[in-house]
Amino acid sequence: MKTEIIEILKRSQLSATESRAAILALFQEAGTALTHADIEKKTGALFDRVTIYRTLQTFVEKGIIHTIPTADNAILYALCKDNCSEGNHHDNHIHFICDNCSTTYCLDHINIPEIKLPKGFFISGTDILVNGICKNCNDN
Amino acid sequence: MKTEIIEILKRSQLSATESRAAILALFQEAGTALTHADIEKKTGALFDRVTIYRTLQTFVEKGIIHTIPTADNAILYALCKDNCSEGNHHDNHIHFICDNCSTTYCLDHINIPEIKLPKGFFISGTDILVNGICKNCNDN
DNA sequence: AATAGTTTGCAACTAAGTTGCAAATAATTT
DNA sequence: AAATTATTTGCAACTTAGTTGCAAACTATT
Ligand SMILES: [Zn+2]
Ligand SMILES: [Zn+2]
Ligand SMILES: [Zn+2]
Ligand SMILES: [Zn+2]
Repeated sequence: MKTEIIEILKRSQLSATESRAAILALFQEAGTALTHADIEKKTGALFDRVTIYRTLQTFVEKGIIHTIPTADNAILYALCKDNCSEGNHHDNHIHFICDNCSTTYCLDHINIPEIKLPKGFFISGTDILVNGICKNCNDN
Repeated sequence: MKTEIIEILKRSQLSATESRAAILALFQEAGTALTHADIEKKTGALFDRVTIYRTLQTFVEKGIIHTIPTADNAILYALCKDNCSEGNHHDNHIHFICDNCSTTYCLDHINIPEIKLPKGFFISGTDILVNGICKNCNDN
């Protein structure tokens, strides 16, 4: 278990267990968003699927990862890069999903455009999902 | 069965059946987005849930309704107002979900802002989900 | 009215997600 | 470092969501 990962877990008042460390490491290595199924595949029979569900839930609560809504209705999870904390997410960024390889990126450094609503509507948050071809798929 | 509804079904080369007419009428009355569960509740025991699944799927294919991705992962469906056709949707509009009443609106007349992506990424479509308080909930 | 084509409901199934609880593991105290 | 306490895990059982095959019912066509 890497010290860096133990640090992150401790900072969120979570005990450093094998499963949490392994799943957190997976996110760091991937650098992109993952589904529950992705994680189940990559960890093989190491952990029970219930443990994966509970770990993801805990990570979302603690502000370690955030969820991404998708058109095909599979929940995606990605590392929070801003300093999110317990019950206080501020991952206000655009998400990009590649039509070709399905990889999902958090575009942290792109500005969210301002959106004007009709009279009577008040805005509290915005989720922007962009589809297209990613950097990687374009290179080939 | 209203003639207007039969018209819409015929135009999409669908036979005018009780269930299709009733479900289409529901969408017209609601004016907002509905989930599979909403429809199941509103139609009571009139139709089998399998029929509802199949009807929604058919309507999406034929360009009568479109799906809306949501943060909490429930698939929402809403009437297409643009002239969508079989396999060719162009419902390029913002979706608004009320934090208070959960009603979901298609904001057809609001412009989609242009989004600039990092080098190497190419855009093919955009889904914008806005959360906040709706017109209706503000009036009270 | 008869026929051909399509849609529906049922039953059975697969997949996704949740819950309770005892055993195992991690953190804290002595 | 061992014992105690608190937290987490895995299993089994369950609920909910969605799919598939097929015979019966319905719609459209002749
Ligand atoms: Zn790609
Ligand atoms: Zn993100
Ligand atoms: Zn409202
Ligand atoms: Zn819409």
